[in-house]
Amino acid sequence: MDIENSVLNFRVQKSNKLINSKQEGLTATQNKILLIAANRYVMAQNGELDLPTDERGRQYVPLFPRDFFGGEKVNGRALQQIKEQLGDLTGISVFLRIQTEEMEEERRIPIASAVRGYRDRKTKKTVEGKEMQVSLSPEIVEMFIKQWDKGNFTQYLYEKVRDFRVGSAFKLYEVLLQHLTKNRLQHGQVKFSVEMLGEMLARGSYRNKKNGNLIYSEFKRNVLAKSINDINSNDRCDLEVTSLEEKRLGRKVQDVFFHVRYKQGRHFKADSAMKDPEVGELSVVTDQLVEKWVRALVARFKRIGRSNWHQLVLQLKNEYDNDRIEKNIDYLLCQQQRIKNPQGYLRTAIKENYAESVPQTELFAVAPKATKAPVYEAPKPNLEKREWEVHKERIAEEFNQYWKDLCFQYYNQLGEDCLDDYLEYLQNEAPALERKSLSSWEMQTPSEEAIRFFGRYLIKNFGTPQERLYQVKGLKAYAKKVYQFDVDAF
DNA sequence: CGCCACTAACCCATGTTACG
DNA sequence: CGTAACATGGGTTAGTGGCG
Repeated sequence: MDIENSVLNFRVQKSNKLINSKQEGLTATQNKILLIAANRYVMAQNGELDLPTDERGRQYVPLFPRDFFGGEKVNGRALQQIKEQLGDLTGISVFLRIQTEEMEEERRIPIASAVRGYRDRKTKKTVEGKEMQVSLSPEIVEMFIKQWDKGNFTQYLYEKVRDFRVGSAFKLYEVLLQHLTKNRLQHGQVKFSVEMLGEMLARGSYRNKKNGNLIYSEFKRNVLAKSINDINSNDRCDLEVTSLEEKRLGRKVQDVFFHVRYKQGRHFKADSAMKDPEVGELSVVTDQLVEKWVRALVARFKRIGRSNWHQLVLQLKNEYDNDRIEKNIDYLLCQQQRIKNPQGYLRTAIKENYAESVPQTELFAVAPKATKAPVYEAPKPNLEKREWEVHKERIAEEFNQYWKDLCFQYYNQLGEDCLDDYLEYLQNEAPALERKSLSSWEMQTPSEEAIRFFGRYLIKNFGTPQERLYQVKGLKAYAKKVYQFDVDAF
């Protein structure tokens, strides 16, 4: 059977409802779906494929992402033919009817849907022993096509996601998989900013019309909760979201942490590597003290930049003794110039043992001065709000660096105690910034007690996202003091 | 084929709460 | 104490399968 020779007769059923003005003909995606459905049906007629049947014995053509994995190409001529035949019959309920020369009767084939069971109308519960209805909207299929075209589609098996009911579950599963391999923070923990997540899953919906902000509560209720429920309740899906953690900035939910694990007998790569020395280059970390030492070093590395320091430390630990590593880390941290590749630098530094030639007392002597005057050229006084807007981000960045330098300075003065505080903070996952303490901060030289307090405090809060600093009054005070920006007066 | 009941996705109004 | 953000109930629209 040849699809190009009009053997198939497509017809679209119009609903009895009025055609909505939004419907402007079938999209390319819908045509693609039709074509693929037709192709699969032809294959079934040729005996190359078994079509599933519903409870009443009717055959149907299920369309799922696998249809696109298979690489069935869209024939342009056939596509055009379908378009012409469909015309403007873009009814609300679209069914595919296929009439072949061999067939006397028409068959109704739901598009992109499959019947797996039903819900009892009266009780509104799933009938025991039968699965729920499943559908796949064109929009979802379109997403898969786009991902596929980009070539960055995660190569998970169709079998794992075929029973998802909610469209956003596909997306969430996809982004979770992608970020598990790329941007994982800890084992099984994936972090997104709410804004980013909203863009990925809701595409500009659930927005406050006044300010365009994502309405998180609705987003959570309609998208996140349903998607997570979908992912968790489907046995075929091997991933499980064990908890959803909200990180707030004030009242606003700024970031979302997904705690994720595989359901049965599977581990993330890092987990298996930690348990099995033969996997990868990592060694086994069994001793709690060693683990703490590693975490402490990783915590110190965070001031250099984001990278996979944990892995580096584990590797270095195998090759060199702790003292040598620590001294060279100190040496690295005390470098004035900006090091482009801190990891590479550190490797070489430890290998060549740069720190050996430097006396211990001088290791911290070259530490950057926290109160060093900003390099940034100060604008003139009596500035307008517009100029503040222009310079705000840069000043915030500089301000952020200022805090980091302070942290560093206090760390040098206070030593390991601060680090313990910081580690404790990391472990307890302290909530949002304590605004009161920061807002009461003034640009004054603190007393020794204050230094001690602030050292702990700063280090405790070290590593918080930069966005938070935009919110605190410390930035305003800093801007006012250094650049004569009286932000409050604007 | 027409009607019904249901659902996903989205949207709106109102109430609640924490922050500044 | 005003406001912004969250929480919640409920409605709309397009799309879905069941049924006769």
